[in-house]
Amino acid sequence: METIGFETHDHSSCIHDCIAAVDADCKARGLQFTPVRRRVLEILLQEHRALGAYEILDRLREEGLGSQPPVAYRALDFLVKNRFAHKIERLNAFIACTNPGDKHAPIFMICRICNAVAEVHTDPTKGQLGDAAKEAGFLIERTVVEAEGICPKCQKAEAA
Amino acid sequence: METIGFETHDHSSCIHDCIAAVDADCKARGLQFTPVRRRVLEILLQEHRALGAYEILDRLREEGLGSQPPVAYRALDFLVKNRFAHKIERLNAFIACTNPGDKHAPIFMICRICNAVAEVHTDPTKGQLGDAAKEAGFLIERTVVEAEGICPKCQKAEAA
DNA sequence: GCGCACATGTAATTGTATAACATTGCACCG
DNA sequence: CGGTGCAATGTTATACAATTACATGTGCGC
Repeated sequence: METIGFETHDHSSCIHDCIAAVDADCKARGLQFTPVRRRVLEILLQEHRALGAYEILDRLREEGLGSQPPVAYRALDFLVKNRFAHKIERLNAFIACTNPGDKHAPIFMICRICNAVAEVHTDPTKGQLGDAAKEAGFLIERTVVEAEGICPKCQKAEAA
Repeated sequence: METIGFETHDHSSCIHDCIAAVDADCKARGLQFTPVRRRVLEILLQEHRALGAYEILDRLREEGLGSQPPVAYRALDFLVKNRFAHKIERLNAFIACTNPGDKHAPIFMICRICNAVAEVHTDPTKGQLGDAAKEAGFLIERTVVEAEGICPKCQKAEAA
């Protein structure tokens, strides 16, 4: 279990590395990492926060990469389906995955003040959710786990 | 930890009991349990499934209780804020709480076939989410935990 | 070249949610 | 009684989110 989202880090390298990793993963799995899909992922990585589909669409439009909602949604669907990005249901927004391609059940911590989002990886079958499902005879296929609250940085800012 | 949603039960009494409990709770806490708010909760209890805001609004309209979106959203906000109902983020829909007024962090199991929703109560500070938050220094104020999959009933139906 | 699978372009529509402002009803106070 | 403040409602319009449907392009194997 490791947190990434609330700390500063070398951004340009993290973008570059991530794109490279996704590129390799797509090649390995026979997926097409097309310009629109690549650009959307780059936008998500650059912002490093949850973006609404229409925010992304606005950027694509500026760059002449497509202007209608389906363009953005199709790219996002691709990224989400292949675990290169995630949807934050609480915000109806999308964010780049911090560990692309890896099979994982992510959980998110969302700061309600600065909107930063931290992603943590866990085992979904363990814990209370897994226990409850087992008891109820429920077959889990997908999980959404999101915590809303205040990140360390904003806690300090509030105290001051 | 107890599951309620996937079993049959006496519905008319569960509706009545729940309304009575909420009524009492509102009185105790100085909240106004107005006709619209009461009716919305009744509708949610009757259906015993997750309803979209506009489904609820349609019913209200039929009954002359208001026809514009804010009417439904305001009532739902009241119910959710006071823990008499919950929002299922995954479905953009709302459902009556099975244990109104109780301070709890609900988790939901959503059947993708029949759309039944089961609510389970847990301790949010424990488990993997609590651990991750503690490690990151994140202050949790609210949690969204939703599992999507297949309920016991639909598993049997599929096997047949 | 033809057919196929996949990605894209585009228009229109449906669904979800909120902003903004006017109005009502009621409790409280002078 | 009249005024003030507050919470709830009524209403219009609009913003934001997502999908349907259909046309077009593009690369690839046969």
